[in-house]
Amino acid sequence: MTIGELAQRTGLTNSRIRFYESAGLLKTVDRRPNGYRTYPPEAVLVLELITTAQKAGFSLDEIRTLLPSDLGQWNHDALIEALRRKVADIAALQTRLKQSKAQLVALIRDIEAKPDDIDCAANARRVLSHVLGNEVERPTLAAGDVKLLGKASRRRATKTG
Amino acid sequence: MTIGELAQRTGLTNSRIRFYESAGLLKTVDRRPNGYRTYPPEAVLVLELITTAQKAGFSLDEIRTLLPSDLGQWNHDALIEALRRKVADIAALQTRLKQSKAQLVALIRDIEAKPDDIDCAANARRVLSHVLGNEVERPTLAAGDVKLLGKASRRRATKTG
DNA sequence: CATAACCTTTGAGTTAAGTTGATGGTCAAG
DNA sequence: CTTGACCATCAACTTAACTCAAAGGTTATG
Repeated sequence: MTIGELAQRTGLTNSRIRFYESAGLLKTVDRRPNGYRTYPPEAVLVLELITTAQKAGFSLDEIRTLLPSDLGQWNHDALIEALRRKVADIAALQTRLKQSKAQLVALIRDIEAKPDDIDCAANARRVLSHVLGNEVERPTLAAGDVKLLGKASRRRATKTG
Repeated sequence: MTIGELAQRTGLTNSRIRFYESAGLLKTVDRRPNGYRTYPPEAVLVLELITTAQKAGFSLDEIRTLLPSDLGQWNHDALIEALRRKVADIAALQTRLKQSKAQLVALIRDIEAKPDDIDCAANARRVLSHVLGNEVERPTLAAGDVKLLGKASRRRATKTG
């Protein structure tokens, strides 16, 4: 199978497949005399596994250490442990998200609960003191784990050309 | 207040404060005759607001559009709407995380439920067919939203120097 | 006046997971 | 023998939120 055929069967791009190879994720890549890459049928499975693992939250780095060279020869214990760790990671993130969401909901309520007898600026100060007041040890989203939120203002060129 | 003093009071670095200014997040920056930046006391509040919003999942881009030049003059409606959108974003992510976690847990169970009468390679094929079999329209973590997981093999130099 | 401790700007580096472009080889059809 | 569709490599670009280094000005102190 050429790289173009493999790309079509997996729905990936040629460049992505080459990138995975350069990242050490594809080991079963031979060359024809003319230099073209040629793949065995299992390459489709391997690529599907990779994308599935990515969707589950694994980085390419993690996938590389877990993927065996032979699809029938998994490192059973390492795999199970990695899966358990990933589940724990997700659970931790769920906890943080829950707290962040609760804080935001509370903030919305606080803003909307403006007493009738104060003006906007005074309400702003009141809310502000609540927001910045409880900056104690309340674990919110950890810096670096937050990249997933905020899809606002994604000005990605529509690329009609 | 000099930039160094502001940095100490907020716990940020000088470079980060300059970076926020260049990103359009700090508008109240004057200069002394020698060229040094000088800040009013409210700058502390503004920086605290920025870091708090970041922890809640807002990007600097979003924060910039929401932060008023005057801390008493918020765009009430835009703010409320942004907060609601962020809550919705978090909820959507929670849904995806829940499904991803459930899939991983199911996979762990599946691997461990190896029938006694088949060998490892056969079990691998069996599990593999389950993993890759249900690649239908089950919404897992969306590509791009997954960066938060996978803190494995973070080889960050300890930087003792 | 030398030194340290500040401050300034500018440009480049960091991470992850690729994409895009330049430049050129290979191959089948007409 | 030329056109078009493939394939190859390599370097550079992308995003976000910074950090770091280089090169130099300012200020207080001995």
